[in-house]
Amino acid sequence: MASTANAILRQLGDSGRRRTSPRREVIAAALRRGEPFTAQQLVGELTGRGVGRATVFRTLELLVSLGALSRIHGIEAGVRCVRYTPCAPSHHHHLVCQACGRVEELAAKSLDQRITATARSRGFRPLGHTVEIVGLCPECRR
Amino acid sequence: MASTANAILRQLGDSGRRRTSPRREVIAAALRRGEPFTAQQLVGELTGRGVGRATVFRTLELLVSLGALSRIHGIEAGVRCVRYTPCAPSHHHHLVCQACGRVEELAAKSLDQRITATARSRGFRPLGHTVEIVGLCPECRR
DNA sequence: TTCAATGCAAACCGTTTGCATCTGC
DNA sequence: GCAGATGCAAACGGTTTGCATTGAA
Repeated sequence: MASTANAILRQLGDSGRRRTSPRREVIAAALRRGEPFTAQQLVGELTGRGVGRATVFRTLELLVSLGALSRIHGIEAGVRCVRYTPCAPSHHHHLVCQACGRVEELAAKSLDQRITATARSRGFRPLGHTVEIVGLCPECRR
Repeated sequence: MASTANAILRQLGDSGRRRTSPRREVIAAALRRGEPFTAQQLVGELTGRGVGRATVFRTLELLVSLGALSRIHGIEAGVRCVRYTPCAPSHHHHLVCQACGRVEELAAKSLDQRITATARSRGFRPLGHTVEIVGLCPECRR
């Protein structure tokens, strides 16, 4: 469940950041992609529109820190292992297909409960968590 | 699950590769470490012993292709990294303290089972997974 | 008016490659 | 003897940083 561009822009303002046009470009481009994307896919798309490489990286990091995007660490044929996907701030579970790169979001209350319970049993106060499952999706299993 | 140096050397010979002394060094250094290590930890250790950087990387890749090592794609304190481990990819989950940055490793069989079961129920064939719990460690809670 | 944010380019860092030399088989 | 393996250094590719400039508030 991804936020809208407006919601993210509002969040930017609320946290004292500026709503600049390069940031609007990055946010729009990120939301426009349904699937997980790499930083340089956005760089490739946005340098043509006058947005600098560094700005893309800086904005992506900002959006991750705001919870508007999630970083996905995956294994692909090459050594590529970081991608980004728009997703709701509190929803951080992903099923990543190793073959086609598709990412499915996953909600599992019982899993959440077990995770927080496990953290507590080790004396930690859990504040958030990420679960990333890498495997083969139904289509790629064959 | 980890092979011995001799078994790996035998495998090398069996697959038509040469049992050179740099390779012995890499194998020994890899097995000497109990936990997952990065390529450049080995580079750092072995360049002092006359083994070239490239050789370390080439040998690590060779060992992965032989199945003697596994590559682990993970996140350490927010920085992505590739590590190697002599055994099958271990389910090393992390408890990360938001305040002091400390990372504690965590093994939880029941959690693993729950995760693979969840993936299967969605039609995925799970191959590996990562759990990262961010929170406050016992000391920083106070 | 001010300073956060930007674009540019150079730096960075882990990894890979080209190549002349070396060495196990 | 001869491919296969090595060490070196330079190349690589994605990401980060330094810095002067721009523009949102």
